[in-house]
Amino acid sequence: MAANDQALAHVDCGNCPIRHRAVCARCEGDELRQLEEMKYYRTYDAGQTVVWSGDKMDFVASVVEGIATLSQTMEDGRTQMVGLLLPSDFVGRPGRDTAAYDVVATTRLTVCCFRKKPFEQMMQDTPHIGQRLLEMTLDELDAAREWMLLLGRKTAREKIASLLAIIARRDATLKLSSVTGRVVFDLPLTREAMADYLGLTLETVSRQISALKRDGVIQLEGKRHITIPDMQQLLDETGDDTDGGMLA
Amino acid sequence: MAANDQALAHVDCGNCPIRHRAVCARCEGDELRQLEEMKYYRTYDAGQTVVWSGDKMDFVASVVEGIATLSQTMEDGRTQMVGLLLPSDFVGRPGRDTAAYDVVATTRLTVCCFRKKPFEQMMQDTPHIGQRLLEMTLDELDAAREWMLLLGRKTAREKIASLLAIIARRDATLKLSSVTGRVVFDLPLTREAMADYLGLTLETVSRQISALKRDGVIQLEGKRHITIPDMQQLLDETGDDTDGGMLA
DNA sequence: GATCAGCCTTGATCGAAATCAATTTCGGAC
DNA sequence: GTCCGAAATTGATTTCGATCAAGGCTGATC
Repeated sequence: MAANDQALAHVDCGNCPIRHRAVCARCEGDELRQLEEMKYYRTYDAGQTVVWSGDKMDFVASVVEGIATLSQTMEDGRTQMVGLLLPSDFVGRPGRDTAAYDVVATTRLTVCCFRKKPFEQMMQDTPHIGQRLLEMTLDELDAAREWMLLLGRKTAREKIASLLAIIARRDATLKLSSVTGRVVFDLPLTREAMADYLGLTLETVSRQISALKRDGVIQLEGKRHITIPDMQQLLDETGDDTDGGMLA
Repeated sequence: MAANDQALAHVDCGNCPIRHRAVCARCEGDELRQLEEMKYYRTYDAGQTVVWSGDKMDFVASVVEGIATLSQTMEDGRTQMVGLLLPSDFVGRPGRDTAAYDVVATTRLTVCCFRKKPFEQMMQDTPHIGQRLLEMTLDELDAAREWMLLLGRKTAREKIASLLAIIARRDATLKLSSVTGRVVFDLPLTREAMADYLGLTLETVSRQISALKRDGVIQLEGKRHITIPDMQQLLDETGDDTDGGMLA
């Protein structure tokens, strides 16, 4: 847990940007006050490791701002990302005291930590935390299964298109814009991180992005700024059922 | 839900073989009686589909006996297994009314179904169901992430070795035997199902099994009966950290 | 005990992505 | 503006697993 853990000024839960989506979403009044008492903020710079797999972890947390990755590494260095943590996502597992994965900040990252013991106690005593966490975990499981289909059966081109579609969709949700027609966003991941997400090498990622650009499916400014002229055209490249078949 | 749903004679929860591991594990007395009232059994033959992705599903269920698979299929027929359901595993998602995946019985299968509405009501009113379901879902998420590493980064040989190790481990748990030294079991999956699990073709599965046999890592009698003379040797082939690094 | 069908194995060939190897581009620091 | 280094691109080649294509078991059915 070596970390650049400069505690932030106390932020009131009432003004919290993830108040309505995070694990605390259903808590009100007294429950919220209880949470305030066990919480503290931490900030990490882009590239910093939040925890290493196997480390003792005496807190659980919500991502408040920024992006982090969950990943697993084999002895010989092969790495697979197994989770992409966005604002409101939950880190850690109640009832387990060592981290099961490496957690790395991809951008500057702010997390709202809860001391583990009181958090677990509260899960026993009040229903709202556990209920919300169950919902979130079921959603993550669905996402993981979608991801398994991608890893096991999609081509490199379909994988890239799928990842771009996922990021575009998330970005649109944050900006409350629609996900049809023209969509513009910045990639929050390096080519290497994309490769670790998709089970590819970074060279293949680069080649496929170039190919999608050549074919007019996407436009690139610099290495990170992406314009999708026609979202439907991108979706057609993902290999997914394009009409409603997707999970909500 | 076209199914061969011959209701079984009522089975008392007290004698249920999965009583202590399923979603009902923490329920006692009154809660158990409530569950008894909303439950009914169903049986499926090997090969039968329990539900199709997209079907309306008015129940959730626990696997009592037998094995089922969860899988996703793309329009062009590529399929990826995303879950392997063993006795005590849970099927369906409270709060969702259509199935997200195809569920197929691999062996003869008995499930204990709960009508969805009363089950959801009970999750609201009592904590034990939700708490247990959260635990189980977190375990499934961990398994899914392990599986993602396998799909994204392991070689065909490592994939096969990993699957055999998983099945051997599960089998040993059921038989309460140890998972060291000599291990013997029957494969519950066809080569094709193994391929869908591992993101391979059935030919590759067959070839890698032959190779492991040739190399003395496994012995085969018929197509399904497997002997692992030395479990450690098999584990060395999985690519995983062999010492303690694994999840519990 | 012959026949058949489903499952599995094995061989030959192909092709997509990995690997190895230079460059090139971009973004930030000065 | 210029310089530097990390990140990205692109090219050449290799490799692993997919695909195409025969056959071979095995156990159920008549």
